[in-house]
Amino acid sequence: MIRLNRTTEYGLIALRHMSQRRQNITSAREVADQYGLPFEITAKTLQRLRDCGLIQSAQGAHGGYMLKKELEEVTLAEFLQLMEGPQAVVVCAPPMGSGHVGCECEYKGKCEIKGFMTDLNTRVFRFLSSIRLNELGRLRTVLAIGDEP
Amino acid sequence: MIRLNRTTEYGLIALRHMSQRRQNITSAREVADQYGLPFEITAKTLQRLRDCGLIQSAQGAHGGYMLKKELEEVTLAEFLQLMEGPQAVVVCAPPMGSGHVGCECEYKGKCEIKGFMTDLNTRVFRFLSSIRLNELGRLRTVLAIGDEP
DNA sequence: TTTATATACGATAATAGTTATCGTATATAA
DNA sequence: TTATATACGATAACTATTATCGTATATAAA
Repeated sequence: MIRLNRTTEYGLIALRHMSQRRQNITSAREVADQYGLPFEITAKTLQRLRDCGLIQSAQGAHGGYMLKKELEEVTLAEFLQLMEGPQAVVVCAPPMGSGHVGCECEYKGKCEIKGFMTDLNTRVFRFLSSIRLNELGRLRTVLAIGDEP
Repeated sequence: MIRLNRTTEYGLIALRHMSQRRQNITSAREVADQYGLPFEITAKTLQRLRDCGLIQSAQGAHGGYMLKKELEEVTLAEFLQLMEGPQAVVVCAPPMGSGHVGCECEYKGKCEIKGFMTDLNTRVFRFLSSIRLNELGRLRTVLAIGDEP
């Protein structure tokens, strides 16, 4: 159930990499080499990040990618939706954050489960919205209520 | 990323159905008919729930399934792991709740992202552990801290 | 102008995972 | 004996993800 896809995961790695070398431009080759990722997929991932407006690209010989948005402006929920499209925990609930409250329930009759499904969806969305990308690499210091000391 | 699989979703529906008619035995046919689910898959789902120890079965003409565990004893995290196997948010983190703290990181060199990945994994696991199956259908009344009134 | 390096991107192949179907066996109440 | 129900392996169908390939375009530097 709970699993980032490869592109999302590589995207996180790339974003963090870039956040640590502000000013400097990064290339797909550099990211791929540094973390041992397949070049082709890393390149696609960076293009995807660019399409999402998270980074900007420069073509040509000394081209590459640079961060465009502050990572603290982006929540994990937003990031996932950008990278993987609208997310819904269950078939019978509308995608997280879509604003739809109505249930597109395909189940017959009065499916009392839908209240649970919709709320679960909402809770997951809020949870993911509570995490910002700038927490990458320093999350231990900002663990939320409920974590042991 | 965040999506229950069909069996898990049907399993939740079936469990809730059964929790509402304690004492009474339920059949795969009954659940399938009531919610408009395909019979074959509903049957497999109930067998799966039985394998997980959540319900018990009785074969024969007046056979069927009955709840075995109190739903409030089961967290969503446990349920997901029973139904879908060990869960990990990312490739480079050990499955949630596995007790492993070490990172099975496949990425080259010092992948500083792994701290984030492992913590994200932990946070997701704790989030899912905070929800119990008995909240099915009455979740609105128990929404956690952070939700609007 | 040429060369090397880099992104851009569509097409598609390969793989994996999920979901659905089928056939047959077994148990039991009536 | 019959009707009803679970048990379950095998596998087909479908979907989504992941990987690969080929070609185009942009640009700095020689």
